Amino acid sequence: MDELAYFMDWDLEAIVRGRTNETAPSSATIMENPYLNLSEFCSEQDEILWNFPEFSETTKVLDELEDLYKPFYPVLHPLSTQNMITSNSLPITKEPQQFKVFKSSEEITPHDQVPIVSKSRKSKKNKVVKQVTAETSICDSWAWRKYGQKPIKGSPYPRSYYKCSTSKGCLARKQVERSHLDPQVFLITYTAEHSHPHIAPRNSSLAGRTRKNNNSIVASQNILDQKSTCSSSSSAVILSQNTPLDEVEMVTSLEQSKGLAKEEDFLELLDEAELGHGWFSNTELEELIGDFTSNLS
DNA sequence: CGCCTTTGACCCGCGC
DNA sequence: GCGCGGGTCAAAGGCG
Repeated sequence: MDELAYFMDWDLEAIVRGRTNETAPSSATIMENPYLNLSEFCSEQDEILWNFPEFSETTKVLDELEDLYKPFYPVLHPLSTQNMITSNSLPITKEPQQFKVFKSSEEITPHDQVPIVSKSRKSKKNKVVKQVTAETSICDSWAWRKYGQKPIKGSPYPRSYYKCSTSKGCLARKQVERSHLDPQVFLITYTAEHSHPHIAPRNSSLAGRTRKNNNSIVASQNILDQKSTCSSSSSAVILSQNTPLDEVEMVTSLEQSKGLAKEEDFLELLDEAELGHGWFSNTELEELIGDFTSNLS
């Protein structure tokens, strides 16, 4: 069975690429055939809307994941759509609403917990682990190039390895694997940091890029341009699949803590994220969310 | 032509 | 020392 699933050519790459279209697969579709090649869904279109599921839908999934990853989680909030931990993590004292962000500045090693960092040679790099649902996707506004894929023991799904392709010397890495407990959940591990500034896609030329990177960039650009895409009329958060994960977390938090945020307000935050940083640190993210929510109240 | 994915081989750390 | 598992390399082929 495990072998069967692995040989079904399941394609994480499509998810990482983050291509979307208006006929993106629903949760039900994915569940009906969790091993299908997702690249078939993510065709070459620039449409960037995905309808996020109700957050409550992930509760069961995360409960199961909690069992699996309990040794690694100082705290796991079952209602969060994404949970993020970092190596040597420590829970922050002020929790930003519905998701957990852990700082990496201090080490915590409870007697009954295993630190996420192993003793392997690669473990010295900082790691950031996130779990996301298929709908929220695992893409970000960086350009990644897949350089490997390995079957993982105990999991029917392979793990894919990605490098930052923006800069040749950039050591940033990204690993993506699918949870064997629930195919809708993806575990993403970021390793090392980008050695170059994030290039905002807004005005960047697409020349020289392949179709795959083009889509990533175009979609990211659309995040900033399609202000109307941030629906405020439903409980589901609508974002680009290419929205950086930190932005997704930000919106998730805002949605859950303040109801539906004014779209122009958090679009400003998206602009900041895209142009000012490209990648929020946990602290920055926390501060932004705090500032924004306090402004709303 | 340049960049991508795929995939087998290789390297390295760890446990026995 | 050996085998296993995870991570990386690099050649081959595909695509626009």
